[in-house]
Amino acid sequence: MSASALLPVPRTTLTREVAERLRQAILSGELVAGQQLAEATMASRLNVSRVPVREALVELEREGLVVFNERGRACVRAFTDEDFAEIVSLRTTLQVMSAKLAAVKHTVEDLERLEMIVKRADKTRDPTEFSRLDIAFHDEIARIARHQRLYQAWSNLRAQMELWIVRAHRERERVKHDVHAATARAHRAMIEVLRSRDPGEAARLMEFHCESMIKVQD
Amino acid sequence: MSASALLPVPRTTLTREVAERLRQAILSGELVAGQQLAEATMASRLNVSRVPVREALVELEREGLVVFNERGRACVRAFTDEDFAEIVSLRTTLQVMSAKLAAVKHTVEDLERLEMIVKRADKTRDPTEFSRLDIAFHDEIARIARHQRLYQAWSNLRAQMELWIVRAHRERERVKHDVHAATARAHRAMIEVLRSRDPGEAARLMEFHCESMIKVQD
DNA sequence: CTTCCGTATTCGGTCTACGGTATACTGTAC
DNA sequence: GTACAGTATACCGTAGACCGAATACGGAAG
Repeated sequence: MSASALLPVPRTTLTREVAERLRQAILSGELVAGQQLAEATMASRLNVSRVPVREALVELEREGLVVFNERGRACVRAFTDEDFAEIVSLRTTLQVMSAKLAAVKHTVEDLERLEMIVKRADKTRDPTEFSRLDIAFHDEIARIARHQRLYQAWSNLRAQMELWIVRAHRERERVKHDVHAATARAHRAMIEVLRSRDPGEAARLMEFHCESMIKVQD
Repeated sequence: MSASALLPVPRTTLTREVAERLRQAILSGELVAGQQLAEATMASRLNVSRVPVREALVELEREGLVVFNERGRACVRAFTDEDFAEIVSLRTTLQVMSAKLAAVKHTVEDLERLEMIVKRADKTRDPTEFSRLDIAFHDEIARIARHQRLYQAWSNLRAQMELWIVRAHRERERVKHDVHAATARAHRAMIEVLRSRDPGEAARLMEFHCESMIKVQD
């Protein structure tokens, strides 16, 4: 207890805090699609002024969870099937590029982190936790690529990916075990391909993996 | 004249207006790399309050023209060679994906717009104008792909692309004619490939075109 | 009963003000 | 002369209020 008393004070801003809460509220379904997010209402509910709420909404718009209508009012984005098709197709492109770069740039520590994620995914029985680790695996690949702008583009998609995966899990509870096993296999194979430092093969495998996720949706 | 009198009144916000002015100032070099952009200073110079300036700076950060340091102060981004390598490599990936989609989804009007851009590029002798039309061509391809998230990812790169092209032109004035001719040829070829609706060939040509731009830089 | 007009409410865009923090400069002491 | 401390300044984060615009609701007139 006393050891952690003198750690650096976590410095954050109200804007980030509000964004995080709204993000969680949207991902958890507490805020439903189409719901209006009036600045003043959110501000009073969160006990902050309108400015942090306003800035958080802009951030969430960038992440694709919120849309502003023509008169500047924010509402929770309603996703169509076309939206999810866009999300997974762009995800595939960005992850293929990430895999190519990661195959060349990865270090031993990077692979260890990936294996840690896969191991944790093996242990869990909670589908939400598994989804989170699935995202974390691909996030780590994007990070290993060490390409700031690529990572930013991926970051802007990540929250929407989470929403897609959550929805996918809800829609087909019964097949989730097969999907989990297949995902785990693909991730292990990915690590091995990265270890061999073959960008072409890494790209092929990543594309196959991402595409196979689309087929599951049907 | 009278025909345009009853067009919709252009509605904008101070935030957009400030963002546009700052963007132009950065692209034109009026604001130099590394320069601090103090909110209060910019606000008084532009005769607005700090809030629109602040929101505009956030927008420019998303576009990559501005960075916030650890204490939240904004300055004009200083680009390294690695930055430009990132920009062109991500550009290539996004444009290849765009070309694939555009090959399938384009309409006659889309191709007409592309040809219009190429024709205007032929006419101009102004290198800055040519660069702008070069960007406009690729912007149009990204638009034709009709993929919102892909277009947004490209949009976040566009301003940085402009900066790269401007710098490239300044650095090698003498070769610009060859580059212009090669670009014009590549763009015409691109239109023809799109017309044949062959996504694979469109992707190959786009990748070759984007990669060849990198070689020019050396 | 329907339609139109006016008013009231709501909401976003903007401005001003205040508090906290970091940095820089200056003065004093060693 | 140098180093440290204290003060001043500048800027960010945040709050609260004002204003204009849009919409919704109600009343009156046809």
